Amino acid sequence: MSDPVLLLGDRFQAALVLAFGPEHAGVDPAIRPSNHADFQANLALGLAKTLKKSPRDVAAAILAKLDGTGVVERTELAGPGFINIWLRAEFLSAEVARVAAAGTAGVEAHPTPERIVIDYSSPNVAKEMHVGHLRSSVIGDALARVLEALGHTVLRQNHLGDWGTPFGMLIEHLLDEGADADAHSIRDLNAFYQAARAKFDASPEFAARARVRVVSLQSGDEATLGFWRKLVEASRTHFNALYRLLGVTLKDEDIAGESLFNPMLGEVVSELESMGQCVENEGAKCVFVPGYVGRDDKPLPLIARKQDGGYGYAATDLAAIRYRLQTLNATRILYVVGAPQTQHLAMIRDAAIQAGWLALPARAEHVAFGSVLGEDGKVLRTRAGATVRLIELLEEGVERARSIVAEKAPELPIEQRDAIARAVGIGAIKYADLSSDRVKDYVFDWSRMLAFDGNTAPYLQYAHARICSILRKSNESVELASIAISEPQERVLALSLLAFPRALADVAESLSPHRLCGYLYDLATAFSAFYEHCPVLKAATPEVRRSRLLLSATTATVIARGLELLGIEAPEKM
RNA sequence: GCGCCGGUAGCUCAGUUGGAUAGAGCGUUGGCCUCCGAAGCCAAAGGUCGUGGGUUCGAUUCCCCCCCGGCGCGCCA
Repeated sequence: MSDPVLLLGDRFQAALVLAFGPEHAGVDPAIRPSNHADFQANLALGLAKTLKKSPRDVAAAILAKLDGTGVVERTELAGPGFINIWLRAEFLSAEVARVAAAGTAGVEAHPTPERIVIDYSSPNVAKEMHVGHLRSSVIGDALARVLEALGHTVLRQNHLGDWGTPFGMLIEHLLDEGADADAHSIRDLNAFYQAARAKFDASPEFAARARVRVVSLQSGDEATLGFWRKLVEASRTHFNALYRLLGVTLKDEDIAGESLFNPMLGEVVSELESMGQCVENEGAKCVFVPGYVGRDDKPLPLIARKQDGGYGYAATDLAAIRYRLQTLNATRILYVVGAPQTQHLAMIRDAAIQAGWLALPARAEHVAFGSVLGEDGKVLRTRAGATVRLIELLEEGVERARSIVAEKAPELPIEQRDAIARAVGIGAIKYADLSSDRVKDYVFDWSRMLAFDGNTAPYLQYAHARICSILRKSNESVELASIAISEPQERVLALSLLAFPRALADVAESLSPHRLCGYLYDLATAFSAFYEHCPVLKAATPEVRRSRLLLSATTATVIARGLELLGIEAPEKM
């Protein structure tokens, strides 16, 4: 247990029970980092009323029973009833040394691991990925990495848009043109998609054929399926290249697109019908969930089966949630999907509860996120008004980073500069996306995300590279060194290092990667202050030098590990 | 009309789940390289936490009414 908050929590709970009886065993000791001390315990203020004593008396009684052996240097009763806590320097030293020796940055596996499905990225076949797919891919991947690091079993599900109406018009258009899908790069298919779309909107005759083609696709017509497979294959190559460049861990085996659920749709609908949960309404088969009304004040349905006999996304999503619960045995399902789909996903979740598929302790959560905006405050688009292609965005990021690296580190060989440019450029884009509260929109701004000041990837990468430089120069193995905390900057750094597991737990609970970003920024800032005030290589004694080297090495480990969990590289030079 | 999400320094954003004097970066002003990477550090100035109520020892945080902005609301996904 390297986290002082947990250890102090145990000690204070024990003291509380000794002071006021076992009925208080479950009370949150409310240990918080403090501006006035290392930590503060706020439990006395909340207990005062139920105990019918003044908060200060409660705090004093708890302090009288507190066993701080080996951990607490001193305590202080302050203000209306706050308990300020200072930790023993020896305790901090030993805990940091343990973190350093364990090589896991202090993170321990969760006592009750879960099977967590994460639905993320989900691009559309036969369309290029655009900036809209960035957030789902990057946020979902960070959550997958963090939850895995905490010991959970993560089942990545890339819910590809590889089925449905668009394929009718795409295949029909391909047949019209006599084109061979093999000959087209994905970029051509992108243009192809737009042409098909235009035709679909302009020609009722074409639209009718497209709808018929959808039906033959859904009914398994071999010729139709042949074209479909070519489209899927070409798209998958494109997606994989982007995932590799972007550093997203999705693999082919994580693909669980809409087509996977096609064979289940009829069965899902008839199961819902037999339970009386799906009823005929205006020619469609509908699931009604209480609490949802439309514009006209009438109950809002999920359309499980359309008037024309086809199935829409509601049917697919119902089949998917059932599959994830009953076949994948998920205990937790995370949908990393944009905020506009909040109502739809809530209806899917409630319908699954209503059908008895989803029951506690299993749960389904929408990890909603806002839009990427341009400088005009509107959804990011190119100057021509088109959606921004993700590949172009990433390449521009790498290019901008490349010129900065060429300026700052001209002495490095070109191959190494290229690798650094990728790490910095891609890292900056991902970090900008991850570091703000995901439910909010954010403005895409190159100069801010590539800055070396503030809460950015380059700042963290720089802090890491600078430590690596010190370690290279030290020419000394410090694995077994002991740590001595004497300067205030060393204490702040040690406390920050020990907070890493807490930061990860926080991300897992809030499903907000930006909490990890905030933590890493604090850590890097703490290291910078330490670096300025505490000479490492030129420390006064060999013992202090070794201690500070180990503190530095541990910081580098935690920063690199934290960035890795965000899906961002940490170069040793930059 | 109903619903969801936002509103914190000039700008861009945090705020550890109700705690003490609301914090960063940019920008502005002023300092720090004969010294481990200055892509860095230190400091100053800058706030009616959208408005008004409520809950209580205590509210940026929880509840309610408004104001402003974004998004969603039957066979697209």
